[in-house]
Amino acid sequence: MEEFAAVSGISRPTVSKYFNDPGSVRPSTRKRIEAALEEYDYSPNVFAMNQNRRKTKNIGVVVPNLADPFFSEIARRVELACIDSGYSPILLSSHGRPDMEKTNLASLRSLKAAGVLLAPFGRLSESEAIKAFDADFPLVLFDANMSDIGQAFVGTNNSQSVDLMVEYLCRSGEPPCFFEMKYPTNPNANKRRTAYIESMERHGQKPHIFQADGEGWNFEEIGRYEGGRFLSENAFPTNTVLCSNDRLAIGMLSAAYGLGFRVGQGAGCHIRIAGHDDHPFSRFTCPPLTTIAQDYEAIANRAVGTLFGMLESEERLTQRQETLFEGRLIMRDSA
Amino acid sequence: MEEFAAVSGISRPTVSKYFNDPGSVRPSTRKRIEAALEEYDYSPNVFAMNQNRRKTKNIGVVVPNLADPFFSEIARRVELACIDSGYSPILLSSHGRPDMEKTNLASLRSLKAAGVLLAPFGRLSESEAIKAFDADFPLVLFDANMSDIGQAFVGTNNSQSVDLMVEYLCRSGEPPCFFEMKYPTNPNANKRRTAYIESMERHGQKPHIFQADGEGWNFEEIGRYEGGRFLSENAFPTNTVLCSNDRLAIGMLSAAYGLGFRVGQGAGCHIRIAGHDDHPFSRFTCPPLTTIAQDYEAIANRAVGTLFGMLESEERLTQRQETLFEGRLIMRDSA
DNA sequence: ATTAAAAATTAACGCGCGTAAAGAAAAATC
DNA sequence: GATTTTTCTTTACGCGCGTTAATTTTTAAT
Repeated sequence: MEEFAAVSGISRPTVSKYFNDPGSVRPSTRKRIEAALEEYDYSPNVFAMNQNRRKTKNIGVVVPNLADPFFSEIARRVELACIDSGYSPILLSSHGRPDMEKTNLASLRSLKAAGVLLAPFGRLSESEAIKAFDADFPLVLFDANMSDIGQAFVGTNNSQSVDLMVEYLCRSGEPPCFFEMKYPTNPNANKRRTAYIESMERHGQKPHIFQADGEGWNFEEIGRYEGGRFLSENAFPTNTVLCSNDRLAIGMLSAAYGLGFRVGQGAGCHIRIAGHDDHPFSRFTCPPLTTIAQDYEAIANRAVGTLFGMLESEERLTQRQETLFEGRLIMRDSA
Repeated sequence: MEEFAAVSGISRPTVSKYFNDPGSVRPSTRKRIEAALEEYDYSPNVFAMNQNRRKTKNIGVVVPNLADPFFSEIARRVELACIDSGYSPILLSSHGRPDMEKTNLASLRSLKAAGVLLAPFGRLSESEAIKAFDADFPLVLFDANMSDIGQAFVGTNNSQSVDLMVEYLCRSGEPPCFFEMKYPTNPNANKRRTAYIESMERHGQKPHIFQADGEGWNFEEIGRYEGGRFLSENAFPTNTVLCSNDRLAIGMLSAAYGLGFRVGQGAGCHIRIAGHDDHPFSRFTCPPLTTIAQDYEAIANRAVGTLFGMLESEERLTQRQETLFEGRLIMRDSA
C-alpha cells in the first residue's frame, strides 16, 4: 500500500481511507487513485485490514453441514442478503462435527466479525462455547433454536407447518403415521414430533410414531434402511407416512420403490409419503414429494435484518426476539 | 499472547514457538504452557499468525459450487486428506460465479496460502487471473483441466469411463443416445461427448446427440424440461440414453416418471437412462441410477499428494503432470 | 565437576494495514 | 481578497503475532 500510494501520488492514509469508503475522498483524488489502480492492480490485504479496524464489515455465517442441500440453500440466501446490505459474508460449514462449530466461532473471533448468523447443531452444540461467543459478539440464531443463546432466533413455526400437513393428510385420506430419527440432533425434530402428536389429537386421531435407528448425517440411507424395514414388516397402521424431514422421505421413497410399493394418492397406490422442508431434490423424486416449504427467503432476510439492526443501533436487544415464519404446503404426487 | 506468556511464566517467543509446533519446546515448558492453557483458554489469532509466517500451513481449496453435491463430496475428501497431512484446508465456493473464483484466489493470496487446489469453471474461468495466481503459488487443478494452468492436474479419464459405459449399454441392450447441455461450462462435458462419439464408432454404431437448451446450474430442472421434451416427442432413436452427468439424469428420470415411461432394463420398461459421476443422490433415485463412479478418494489423495510433494521440494515441477483415474461402472436398475 | 549442546530469554524489527493528531494545502463561502 | 471549511499530508503508534540475533540458562554428555 505504501508503494501503491507512492506511485499514485497520494499519501497512504488517504489511500487507506479510499479503500475504506471510496466516497469519502475528494472526487479528484478518487480519480487519481482509480487511475493508478488500473495501471498497477493493487488490492489491499483483507485480513490485515480487519486486524485493526474498529468495526469490520465481516458477517460470519455458520451452518452445521453444507453437504446437506437444505443448508447450502439457506446459506446461499443468507449470503446474498448480506451482500445486498453491503457486508461481506464468510460462510463456514462445520461438516457435521460439533467441535468444528466451536473452531469456526474461534475463527470468526480472530476475524473480528461484526456479527454472526448461526444455525447451531442444537443438542450436540458446545453450548458453553456459543454462550461465550454470544457475550462478546452480536449473534443471531436461525433454523435451530437454543434457549437463552443469541439475541434473536428466526426459524419456521413447526407446530403450524406440521399441523398444516397433518390436516391436509387427514382430509385427503388416512391419517398419517410419523417417521423420524430415534436420536435426532436437531431440535426441530423434537418440535415436529410434539406438533404431530398434538395435531393428531386435535383431529381425534391416535398418533403413531416410528423411529429409525442410526446415527450421523446419512439420512437418506437411514430412511431407506429403516423405512424399508417398517414397510416390509407392514408396521404402519395407516397407508400414510409423514417423515420428519425430506431426506428421510427421499430414502423411504427409494425403499418403497425397491419393495414395489406404489407411492401416491391415486388408485392402485399402496402408500402416501410426505416430507418436510422442500429439499432442493424433493421436486425431482419419483413421485415428486409432497412436503412443507420453509420460507427460506423470509428467514434469511429477517435473520440478516435483525442482525444488521443490532449492528447499527450498537446495543444489545433488551429482550430476546423469536420470529417464526409459517410453512407452506407443497402438494405434489407422493401424498 | 503477551499476557498469556506472562501468566504462564514463559517468554512470548517460546509460546509462539509452541503454537507453531508443540513438539519443538522442552517437555517441561510444554507442560507449563498447557497447564496455563487449561486455565486461561487463550488461542492465537490465526490470521495474525499467517500475516508474517514464511510458510503457512494453509491450503486453499476452491470449487465452483458447493451447492452441487458432487463438489461438496469431493471437497470433503480433499479437506480430510489435507487435515491428515497436518495442513489446514480453507474451503471456498465460488457459488457458480466465475468472478467469485477470482475473488477467492485473491483471498488466498491475502491469506498467504502455502498452496492451492482448484477445481476451475473451465471455459468461464478468468484464465488470466488464474495464470497470474499460478505464477506466484503452487497450484494443482482437479476435476476440470485447463491447458497450461497449474503445475498438475488430477481427474477422471473420461474417454475410458464413457467407453466403459457405452460398452456396457451396447452389450446389454440398444446402443445409447447421448444427452447433454448445449452450452456446457465444464470441460469434462466436451471430453465426454467426444468420448461417446468415438466409442460408438468403435462399436460400429451411429452416435446420436441431444442437447438441452438452458443456462446456469439448475441441471436437474434443465434435464427434466428438455429431457421430457425429447421423450414426449419420441426423439430418441433407441431406447437408451446416456446423460452427460447424473444431475441431468436425475432430471430426466423425473420427466420419465411424469410421462409414465417405465425406466429400467426389465420387461415392460420403455427406456434405459444412465448417468455419470455417481452423484450422492443417484443411489436413491427411482429406479436407482446406473452410472460411472469417479474415484473421489484417489483423485483427492493424488491431488493433495502432488501439491504437498511440491511444497516439500520447494521447487516447481519441471513438467506439468496430468493424472487420470479410471471410472468404475455402477450397475443399478435404471440401465 | 567440567564442558558442550540444547533450549529459553531479551530486545528488536517486520507483516500490511487502521487510526489519531497536528499542520499544510485546497476548495468553498462571503 | 480574506476567511472558513474541507480535504490531505506527515508523523507516529497500534493490531497480534512471526522471526532473528545475541545472550543467558538449563540439560545432557563426558
